[in-house]
Amino acid sequence: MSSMELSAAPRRARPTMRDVAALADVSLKTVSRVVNGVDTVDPVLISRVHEAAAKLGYRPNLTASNLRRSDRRTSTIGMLVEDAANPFSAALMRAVENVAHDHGVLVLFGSLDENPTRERELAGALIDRRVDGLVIVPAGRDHSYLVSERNVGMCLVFLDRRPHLLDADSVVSDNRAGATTAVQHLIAAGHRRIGYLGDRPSIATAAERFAGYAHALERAGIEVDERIVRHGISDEQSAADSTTAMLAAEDPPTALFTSQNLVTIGVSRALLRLAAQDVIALVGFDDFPLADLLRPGITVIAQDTEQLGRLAAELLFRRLAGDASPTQTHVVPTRLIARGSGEISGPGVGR
Amino acid sequence: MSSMELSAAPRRARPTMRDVAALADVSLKTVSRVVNGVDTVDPVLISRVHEAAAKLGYRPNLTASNLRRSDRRTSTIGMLVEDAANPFSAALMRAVENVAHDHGVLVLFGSLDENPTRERELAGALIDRRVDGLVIVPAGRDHSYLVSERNVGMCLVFLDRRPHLLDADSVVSDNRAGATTAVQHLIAAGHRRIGYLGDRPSIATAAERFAGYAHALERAGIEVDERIVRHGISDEQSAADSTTAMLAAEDPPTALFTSQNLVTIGVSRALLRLAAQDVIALVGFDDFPLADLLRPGITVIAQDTEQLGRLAAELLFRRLAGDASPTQTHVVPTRLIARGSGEISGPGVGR
DNA sequence: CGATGCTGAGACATCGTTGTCTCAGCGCAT
DNA sequence: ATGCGCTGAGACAACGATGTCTCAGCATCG
Repeated sequence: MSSMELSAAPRRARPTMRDVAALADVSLKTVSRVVNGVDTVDPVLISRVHEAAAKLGYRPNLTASNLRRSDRRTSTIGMLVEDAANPFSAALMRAVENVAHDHGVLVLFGSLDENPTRERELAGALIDRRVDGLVIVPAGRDHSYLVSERNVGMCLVFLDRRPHLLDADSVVSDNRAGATTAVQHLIAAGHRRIGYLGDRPSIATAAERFAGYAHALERAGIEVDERIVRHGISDEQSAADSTTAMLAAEDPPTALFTSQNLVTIGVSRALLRLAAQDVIALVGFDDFPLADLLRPGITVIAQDTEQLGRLAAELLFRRLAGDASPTQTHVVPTRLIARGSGEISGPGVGR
Repeated sequence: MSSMELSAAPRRARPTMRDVAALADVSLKTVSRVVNGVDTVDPVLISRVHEAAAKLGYRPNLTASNLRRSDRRTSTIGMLVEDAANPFSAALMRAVENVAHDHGVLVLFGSLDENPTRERELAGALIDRRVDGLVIVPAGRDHSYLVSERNVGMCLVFLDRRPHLLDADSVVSDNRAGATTAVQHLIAAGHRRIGYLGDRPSIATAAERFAGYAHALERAGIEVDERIVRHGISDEQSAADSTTAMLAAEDPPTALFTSQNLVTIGVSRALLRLAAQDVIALVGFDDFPLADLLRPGITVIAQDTEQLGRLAAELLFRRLAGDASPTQTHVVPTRLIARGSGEISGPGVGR
């Protein structure tokens, strides 16, 4: 009546080891020993403690134990991805979670939306919660803000994109080689005017994939024509719009290479709308669900997300276990999956 | 030499407030005040503290502060989903993350894979880390294990599926009505033999969707025929196999209703393989990316994942802010999206 | 039989931080 | 000049748990 009481029920406080000790009539330390499975405790006391804990609904406080414990581990790691709702990010998260789960570790996550400021903020938020380690799919290109963390022992693994201005482990796809394979595949089908649609080149993976595109053209003696190259495409809508515009312009491409799954989907959508899906060849970087169910099926350069995530997590846990060998970079190969869209013949073939 | 040294560099320990205080030549408490933005501190001392903190690379330890603080908040919530890699779960996670981010809160996640044991274990693991609250897409049908947690003030919101044997908030889709709408849509197109493929009925949402299916049939005077009903389907492969078998059997259905996105995709795959995609009508529960790009497009009952996740998170944060009103259940309506597959006419229509 | 060793359990300090209390030092009114 | 109130900063204890130390109690052995 006098003060605002938030809950009607006289909400009990959460029981602590002290409460368990009092109920079991043993010392605090004995409860600690029982909870931690130390085997030098009288079986009679063990069962008294277990009974008391069960009766009170006692749950240990890991944050408190972490504070005092010598290993100073929270059994929690952090993971920063581009967007948890994106299938590529989601697959990486699940792969990392699986490895973490095997180690009894939970994963804190955050989505960066390609925002370097958000990367710094969320990395800081994770560090403040004293995660044991960090798996980062970075948004920015300056990771020097993590140097002091590395120096005090924070384990860091970069995933999908390499670190910049920081020496740290990383696990990445072979973006350049994958893109080269994709474009060579189109050239082999008889294409010589191959358009490119991709993200801003400030995103390292996009830059590498464009480099692979340019490299394949160069090896075939084809010059890169800026009129059929579009950077800065990162969503379906802009991909679809650019496709429509590019195909309507003079001297349009007969084939397209896209640097990322959302872009590939946007391009597919535009080709369908233009009824050009059986005329314009398409190879996309990143596999995506249902790519095989479209007509034609979409030919892609698949990244092994399961392996990328698993390798990153395994590397992190090796570091946590004390592996102090020099910084490593794992490069995971990509794989071309031919489904139809990339096998549409170029002009002059089969005529 | 005598002992195994894990790192060559003389790894410094992480600086604490004590170190900052020593360097700034102020008391520990003053550093605490500065870090927490208490405004009764001499500006000169404030800048001395900030300089010292920056020089040492000091980061506050939220787990320690949480221990001592009176509000006892970790600024972390837990979220348990079916599978972080599943697009439905991933969309929910992102929606919850967005709301949490606005509150300066991070999200710990775990995938349950429909395993009730894993649900209990991971819920316990989250509680041991003293998350402020929990958003659960449950796998099990007995949540009494959370009663004692509720009693000590843990905020719980169930998402997509209601709690059982526990009084707690929930946010769910209107599964029964959505399924009824789907089946009525097929009946309106002239179908009377409509098959059902869905998850085990022990999963509440699957049971509700089957109930909606049965309800729509009943209202149209059609009896449920167990020969064209398959429960226990939860992956693409079994969905595809069941479809093939069901259509090969005597008196096959002319239309199918599927209870979940993976099942819908599996059925689509089978229909394409049988070249029956323009003959057998299909409406699926759950929207999924690219459903509009298939030919025909897949007609679905779309759940508003963004709203489901957002409402759950907002409810959780209202509870955390002190809202002690009675337990709430939000029912989010579903929406039929006609794309072609659900509009294929039944026998006798248009002849 | 007393000294010794060992086992198991409690006392105590501590992890990094914040809530509470105290008090020095100042300005101001009397 | 003295006492008062006020402001700002430090001392101290505490959050929930664990590492270390100590020691009671018992068995063993010379």
